[in-house]
Amino acid sequence: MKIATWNVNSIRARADRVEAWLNKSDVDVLAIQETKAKDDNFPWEVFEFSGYEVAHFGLSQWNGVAIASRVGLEDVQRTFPEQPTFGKGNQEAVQEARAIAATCNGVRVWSLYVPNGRGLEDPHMPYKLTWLETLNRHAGEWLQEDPEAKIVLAGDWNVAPRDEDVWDMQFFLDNQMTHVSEPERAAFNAFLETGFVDVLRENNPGPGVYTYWDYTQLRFPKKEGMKIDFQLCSPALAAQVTGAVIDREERKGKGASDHAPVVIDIAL
DNA sequence: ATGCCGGCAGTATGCCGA
Repeated sequence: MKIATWNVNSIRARADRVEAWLNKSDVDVLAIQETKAKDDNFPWEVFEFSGYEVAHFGLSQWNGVAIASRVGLEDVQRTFPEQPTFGKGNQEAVQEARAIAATCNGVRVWSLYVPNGRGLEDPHMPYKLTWLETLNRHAGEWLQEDPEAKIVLAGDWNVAPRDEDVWDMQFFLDNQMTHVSEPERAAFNAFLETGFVDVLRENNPGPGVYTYWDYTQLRFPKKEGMKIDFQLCSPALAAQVTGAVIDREERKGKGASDHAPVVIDIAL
């Protein structure tokens, strides 16, 4: 069984590429982030024609997450319990479309789009940290309830957990950039302390192993990227994982997303 | 051994991304 996660940076702009990738990648489940669509302009036919069921959660042109599966799609859940809200200025705070779950062939799959943070002193940063802390608390409860649960927390984590996960740590420090700060890394590492396993790092260690490359500054051809997309697996699921790869071919060419798909193999 | 920012809303340009 293959499970993929991919921040597509607009499902409408990327519909042809997503369809082509589904048809060649042979994945059973695809967790998608940043669909940038509402249900009424989501390209359902892309998945139907390819033989996948799909569940989508999108509230506006921002965020948006989905799960496509050809091995069942049960108990779809939008948002996690107590998922923190965000509202800018006078706008009403809402639970954004950043988390959706479904059970696919016995695996509880979460497609997660962690808040960006925007800046070290931006109000979006405490939102990001609280969002991760709350998710981790509940994920820990899920493991307590069933230590044998097969759960994957897949998505765009917007955290580079180690210095080797960015092409030049000094550049990030000099520019006071997000994704590499201690609080962000602590919020990510807390999931590992809870018991989840970073199967991408285990199977695909760095340095120089990235999942995201900025569109600007020739970042991709210069191999200047970031490792920020992960699939964190519960212990029972991690024990069955036999591999994890980043499909950097998909980052090439005109019309690519700025993220590459991350695919894990499970002996199921 | 890849190519010099992209998508969306709404119709000019600001927001958002990381």
